This record gives sequence, C-alpha cells and structure tokens, in this order.
Amino acid sequence: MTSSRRERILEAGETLMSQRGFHAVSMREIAREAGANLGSVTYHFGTKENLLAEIYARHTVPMNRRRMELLVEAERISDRRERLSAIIRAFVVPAFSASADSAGGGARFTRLRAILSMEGNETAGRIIADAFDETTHAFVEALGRCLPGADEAFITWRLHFLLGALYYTLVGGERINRLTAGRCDGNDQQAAIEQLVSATADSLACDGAAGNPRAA
Amino acid sequence: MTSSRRERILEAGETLMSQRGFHAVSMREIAREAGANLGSVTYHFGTKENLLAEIYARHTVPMNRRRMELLVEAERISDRRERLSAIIRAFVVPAFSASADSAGGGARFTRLRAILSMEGNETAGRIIADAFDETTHAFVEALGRCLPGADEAFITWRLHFLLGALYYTLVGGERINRLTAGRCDGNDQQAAIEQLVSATADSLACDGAAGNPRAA
DNA sequence: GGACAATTTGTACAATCGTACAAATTGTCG
DNA sequence: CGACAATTTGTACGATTGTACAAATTGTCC
Repeated sequence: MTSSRRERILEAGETLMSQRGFHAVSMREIAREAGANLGSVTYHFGTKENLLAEIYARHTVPMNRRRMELLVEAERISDRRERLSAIIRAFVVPAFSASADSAGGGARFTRLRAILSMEGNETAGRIIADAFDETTHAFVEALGRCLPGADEAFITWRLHFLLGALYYTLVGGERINRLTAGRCDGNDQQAAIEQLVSATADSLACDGAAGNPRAA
Repeated sequence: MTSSRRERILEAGETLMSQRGFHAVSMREIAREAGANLGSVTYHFGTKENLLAEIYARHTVPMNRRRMELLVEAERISDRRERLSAIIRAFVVPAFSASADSAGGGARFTRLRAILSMEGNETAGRIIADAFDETTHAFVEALGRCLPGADEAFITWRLHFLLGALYYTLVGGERINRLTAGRCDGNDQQAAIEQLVSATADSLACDGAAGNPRAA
C-alpha cells in the first residue's frame, strides 16, 4: 500500500477539522488520531495550510463529477416537477453520501466546507470558488430550463439558501432532535435529504410565490 | 461613563470573533482592537470563554424580546398568506437589524452565532439552546396556526432551513455577487431579507408540495 | 546482501497562547 | 487633601503552537 500513513493523516485531519474547525485542531492532535508521528505530518504535507489544501483537493473533483453525472440523469426526465426535484437531489445527495464510497463527497467533507466557509478560511475559500462555482452555474442553468420565466437571480438566491440549509443541517442536526423533543431525528440523513429537496422544490416551483417573478 | 473601556472590549471581541471564530482570535488582538491593555481584558472578564459568554448575554434577551414583539404584531394579521410572511419576517429581521440600534440583535451578533454553532463551541451552544429554543417554539406554533394540517415536524424542518440559509447568507454574501457576476448584491441586507422571507413562505405554503403533508 | 531513497522518529526552536499578579494610575467620597 | 476602591498597566509564567531537522528505520532495486 502506497503510504497508508499518508492517507490516515488526511482522514484524521478531515475528521477533526470537520468537527472543530481549522484553528481548534493542532498538528499533534491530527498525528495522534492518525497513529502517526508529528514529523510524518510535516514530512508529507509541509504546513497545516497545505494539509488542508490536500484534503480539499482529493474531494472536489470526484464530488463535482458525481454531481454532474446525477444532473445529466436528472435532465432526461420530461415531467417538469419531477425533473425539478431530481436536479435538486443531484445537488444535495453527493454532499451527504457516506464517506465510504471513495473520496467523492461525503457528509464529513461537506461539514468541513461548512465550518471553513463560516470561519472565512482563505485557503478553503479560494479552492471552493475555483472548484464549485462552475458546477453551481450548471445547476442554475438546469433549474432555469425547468422554470421558464424565473430569472437567474431568483434561482441563484434559492440555491444559495439550499446550500446554507444543507450546511447547517449537517452541522447542527441535534437541534432538530431538541426542538421536536425527539420526535424527529436531525441526524437521519435520508430524512434530511428528503426535507431539503422538497423544501427547495417548493420554494422554487410555487406559483403564488411572492418572490417568484412568474407571479408578477 | 461607566467603563467605556469594558464596552469597547465587548465590541472588539464581538467584531473579531464574528469574522474569524473563537480560536482564531487572541486576547491580545481583542485588547489591541479595543485600544485596551491585555490585563484589562482579564480584569473585566477573567477568561476568554467568559468574555464570549458576556457577549452573548447582552444580546440574547433584547433580541428575543424584539422577535416576540414582532411576532405578536404579525399574529394580528387576519389574511393567512400575509400573516405567514409577517411571522417569518419577525423571525428574520431582528437577526439582520443594524448593530447600531442598541444591543438587540444585529448582523454582527448573528454572524457570531453562525460561526460558533458551526465550530461546535460549547459555551455558545449552551447559551443558545437556553435562550432561543423557547422563542423558536413560539414561532413554530404561530406558523402552525397559519398552516392548518401541517404537522410540527414539517414546520420545524423548514424553520431550521431558514436559520441555516440566514446564517450562510450573513457570512458568505459575496458568493451571491460572484455567482451572479455582480448583477445581484449578496450584502444588500434588505434584498437578502426579502429573498429569505419569500423563499421560506413559498416552501411552507406551497400546496402542491411533495413534502407538505396537506397534499397527501 | 548492499546501496540508496523514502519514510518515520525524536527532539528542539522561536513564537504565541491564556492566565495571573504586583505595581502604578485613576476615580470617588468624606 | 487624604483614604480607599476601581481600574489600568506592565511583566512574567507555563503550556502549547507550527515548523524544522538530524538520526534512525524501513522499503526498493541492483
């Protein structure tokens, strides 16, 4: 195995940073979690920023590819309402999918993106803008073909809200448990996906909408 | 003036932490930003955690009061669709209102809540759960009276998404500018409020909704 | 097996962290 | 003014941080 140590360090860094952010996790903690020596971490990655960059690098490409695959599939659906939901699902599912399936997405990486975008991490911000903006545009256009008459700004805002809701759900799932007194599981990813998809589909498709230009 | 120094330290801490989170900001940085000595910070607040707790403390009560005031006003509206929007607005507006108007809410404090909830900060989490869950429940119930037939879980999920979208918009407004190539200003708070309110109202009220139990 | 590269280990460094505290200063009240 | 409390200042402490590097170990190819 080519450097399983290196892989374990990447995973440890991803796990810890996705839970507590960039600054709250130390290199020594990452090393310990990975069962490696501190020196090995700097040997493989040089700096902490660099480690973060490599964590991002191995996820962005597979995750965007998965998204685009699902988007292409979704666009083949003729019924507009069904297609709308499928497109949104194509956006959401890769962000949740179990971390087991290769490095393509996964809830852990999405949680990392959430935290670092909130912390205003520069390294992460640069990578994300480069890697995801293009894909996001493809989704805006696909949604536009589903919703004739809706302008780009309207769709972009709602897709932006979807990402925010997705981030928050992934990070603060226990809040749902608390608020519903346990009648609802915020950490049930399947349920979260369904709720996110249906809520976004409704917000985009509702005809009597106040914010929907088609109603004007 | 009773200890304007103390006040300036609170403000400096709030400003810096709302931009970069808890761990990325040092006590010395806060002191410098406030034009105070490091010793003064520990004199007034003891520990860093304590400073954070006091930042929260002076905001939660006025902000919740403002929310409840606006909620009571909103509930007087008879037209259901109008009332729905007004209730959502009562939830959103205090989170955005300029930091100038006393300590009641303000975008800066909301951004702080966003970052710390993502970082999983314990101090913040405890305070937030204590201070906001009750108010959130009041909103869920008010929305329930607007939407007969919709169950509590449905409403709670969508209100949860609203909070996530709100957080993300407050933190990453420039993303909207980037994605719309400047045709839309993500930092225009008035526009953001309108978009948040209309999107949430649509997601809650849409009758043909896939996730809406009333459609079943 | 021996030579050379890749990797791991252990340790050290300067910098910065949160906190503590004595001394100096400022404010307050009789 | 004088006494006492409140606040500010300056400095020091031990701990932890990210990074660097020489020595030891492991792997690889001839």
